[in-house]
Amino acid sequence: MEPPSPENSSTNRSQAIRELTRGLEFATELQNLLRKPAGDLESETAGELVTKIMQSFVDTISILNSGDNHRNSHDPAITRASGGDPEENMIKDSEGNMKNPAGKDRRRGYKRRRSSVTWTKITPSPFIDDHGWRKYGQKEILGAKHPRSYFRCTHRNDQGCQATKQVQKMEEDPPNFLITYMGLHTCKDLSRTPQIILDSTTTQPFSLSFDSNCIRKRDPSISSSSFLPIKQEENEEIFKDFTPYNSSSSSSTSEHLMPSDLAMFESCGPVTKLPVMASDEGDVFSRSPANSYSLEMDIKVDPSEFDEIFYFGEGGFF
DNA sequence: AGAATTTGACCCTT
DNA sequence: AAGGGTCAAATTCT
Repeated sequence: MEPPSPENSSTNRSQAIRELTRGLEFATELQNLLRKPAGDLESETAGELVTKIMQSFVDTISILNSGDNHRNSHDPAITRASGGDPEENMIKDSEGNMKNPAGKDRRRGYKRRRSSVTWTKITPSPFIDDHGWRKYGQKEILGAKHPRSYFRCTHRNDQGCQATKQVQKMEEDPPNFLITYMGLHTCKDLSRTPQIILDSTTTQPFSLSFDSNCIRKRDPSISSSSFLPIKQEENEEIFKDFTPYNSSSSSSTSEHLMPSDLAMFESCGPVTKLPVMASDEGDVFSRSPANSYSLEMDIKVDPSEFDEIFYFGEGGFF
């Protein structure tokens, strides 16, 4: 056996991700085929199996990518700001002065993740989805009229969930928001009331979404509920132009609240394309546009009730 | 008091 | 170097 060189390891990993992604696509196609005989219990069982397969793929991809992040953490070039002599963590400004604000050791372990999976959607109601989010930043974006808000999963600390999302207000009237989800939820929100969607057969016997979150959500051991309390931090802040602390005096958000069944689609909408996988190599999933073809699904959603648009891929909107 | 948000600085990517 | 994403202290809310 050859000792795996870093390059080989990286290549193998890329290939693994590529193959897994293909497998996910195939499983998805199969799932679509299995859906055709509606009401067939056997096919539903098979469908559940396919869902599990897909979940397995998604998890593996996620693991591979997170593993890469972990590996990066050992890269001296990346971790130069962590550990070691505190003096080394200081940065010299243009005048050669040490910068280390208030003597505080910030940016320990700073790393910008290249999320493994990203997808975007446009929605007038950017609140409610199947996870709790905590805002961790806001930034003015060049050319954008409104600041962009950054959210991460509330289970980042306790479960290490790396999912994040960005919310960018695009239009004022009518209000439209571009939401970019990045990374897969690895958390299991136990605080959520487990609910079984008894009437799911009337619409979707099983998940058709390529959204990994949705796939996970179909796991009955976790929860398929979208009825969790809407985090105030998010829903109100969106409609307050990202100023949640002033929200208590207003009731304007309530008129935008969606019914919980639509909330399902808020987090698990009519996905029409595979999420574009990205890696830190950047080219892993860009091999061929034909491979990211749309695997259309016959989502039974009344268009009049659903006015959100999903885009998959990175930075493909602007 | 604990949790969530704000905000400016830091640092990565292009 | 600019723009954008993340960190973390300070601030605010519950």
